[in-house]
Amino acid sequence: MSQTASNPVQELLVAPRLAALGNETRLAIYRSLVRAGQNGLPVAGVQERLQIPASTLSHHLRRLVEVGLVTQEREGTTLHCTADFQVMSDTFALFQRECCADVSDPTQNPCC
Amino acid sequence: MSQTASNPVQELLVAPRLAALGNETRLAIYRSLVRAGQNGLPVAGVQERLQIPASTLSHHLRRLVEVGLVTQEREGTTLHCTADFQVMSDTFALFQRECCADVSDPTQNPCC
DNA sequence: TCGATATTTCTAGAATTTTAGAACCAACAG
DNA sequence: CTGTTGGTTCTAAAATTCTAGAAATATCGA
Repeated sequence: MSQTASNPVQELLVAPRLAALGNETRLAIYRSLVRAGQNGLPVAGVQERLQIPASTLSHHLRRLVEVGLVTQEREGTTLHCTADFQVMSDTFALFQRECCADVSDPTQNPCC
Repeated sequence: MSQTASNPVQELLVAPRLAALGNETRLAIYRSLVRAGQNGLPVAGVQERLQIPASTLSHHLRRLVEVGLVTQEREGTTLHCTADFQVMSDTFALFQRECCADVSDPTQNPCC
């Protein structure tokens, strides 16, 4: 069940989520999962595409899962990874929401 | 002049920008600027709000400026900082664009 | 049970980041 | 020119992150 963007738990996760995607390797991992869509990819599929050592990949995947950007589901021996795109959209929406929040004169904020 | 989101220069900056906002302190700085709207804030204004030592603040601001998330303009002795909200929107748009890009069967990508 | 495949955990070195005091510089008012 | 205000650069210590080999674990087929 996905929480709403105004949920304090989500607020708490904004920086960790951005940090998770702020690493080139993890960004590449996340992107390959985003590109793969709802079906996602098994860990081995990501490894094949990106040629990352298994332990490094596992480490990065864990961070993505920890912050909720990726979900994993075991199917027998293979672990299926899927990017939760909604989570990222919600995170971005937090910024949108508070744009110009401190501007008293509404004629002074043409951006939002 | 802002570049389009498909510009390779922008692509190159995605991870650094997300990383820049992935730090709690920098995220707080950026947010206070976003809230301040087009007018932005002088460095001292940010410091007053967030109570960060000047050298630490200066260091973080530089990183935000380096990746294009914040612009600075000197007005006499004070340095005015403004969040470039468009840059962040463009960065986020890059994700949106490539969602499900690798999915061949269009019935398999209900997310985009 | 044995072996193969898929993935994680342990470990540790290298690199980077974060933090902030202290010294420094630049612009301006007097 | 002198002092003050606004900000940066220098420096360095502490913390964190990144990377990947090696060993370990788990599932399944034969």
